[in-house]
Amino acid sequence: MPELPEVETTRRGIAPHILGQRVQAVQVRDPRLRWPVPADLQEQLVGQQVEAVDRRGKYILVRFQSGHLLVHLGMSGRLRVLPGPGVPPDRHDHYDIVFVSGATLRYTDPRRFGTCLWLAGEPGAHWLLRGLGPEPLDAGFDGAHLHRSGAGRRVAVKNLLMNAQVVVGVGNIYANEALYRAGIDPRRAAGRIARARYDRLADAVKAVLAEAIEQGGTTLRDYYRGDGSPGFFALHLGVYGRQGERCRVCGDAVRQVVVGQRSTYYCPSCQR
DNA sequence: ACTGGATCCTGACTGC
DNA sequence: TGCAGTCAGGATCCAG
Repeated sequence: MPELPEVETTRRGIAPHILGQRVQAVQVRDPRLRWPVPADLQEQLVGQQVEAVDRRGKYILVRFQSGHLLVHLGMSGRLRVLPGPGVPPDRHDHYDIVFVSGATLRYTDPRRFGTCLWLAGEPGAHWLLRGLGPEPLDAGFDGAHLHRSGAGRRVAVKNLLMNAQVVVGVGNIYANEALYRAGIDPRRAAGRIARARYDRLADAVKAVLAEAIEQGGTTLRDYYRGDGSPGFFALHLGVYGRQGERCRVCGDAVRQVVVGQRSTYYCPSCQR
């Protein structure tokens, strides 16, 4: 569910409320996520202050003196700060981190595809973070990088974009949107795209992600910001979920196909 | 080394 | 109204 803009919006939403706060208690009601929530999480966190709230791809990293809390929202995860303790948990509210001030960081995840792990030491060395590609909004991500990554490969360019080893944070929605803006057919083999077109694609990825962050992410069903408000980028979507509707550029009907087992949307006239 | 498919789990929606 | 089937924003693992 949440892609980079939704994770970044979440990070920005919670950071001011937990920065500098000291952990009083950790309550894990259901440790069953993608990997079990560590049984000793409370021991690790109690008494420590939040030093930073960072993001790497779709991972949120909460920095403490002795390590990092690594959080991934999976498909249906949500992280928010409750103003005080004692708010009764709902069915899928799997864990709380309660601060001395009373503020409570609460994780909710109906589908339980999310992650909550404790990382002692250098986070970049962790197996989940090692090998990740560049951040799409950093200078290290550009057309040359995409062109290199796709060289000689037959995989559809949309799957290349969604491969976290190539570039992080781009999921199904924004892969569709970036390819639409760049005028590239999502099914086209990654190795058969010219460098100039990859330049355009890299620019489109940066633009679509930056705009989505400005709009607070895309709310389709169950994604909401830390304060409960929806993101408004759905209003700007060019093709995602618009099958049968008119392309805003040429008026042709948007088509839906399956690429890499994921719903894929494109304009047959604008994208080649 | 690449690639596509199966898989984890629950909820919302669709069609009969 | 009920029920079965389908689909979903992610990412790992495995077989070919």
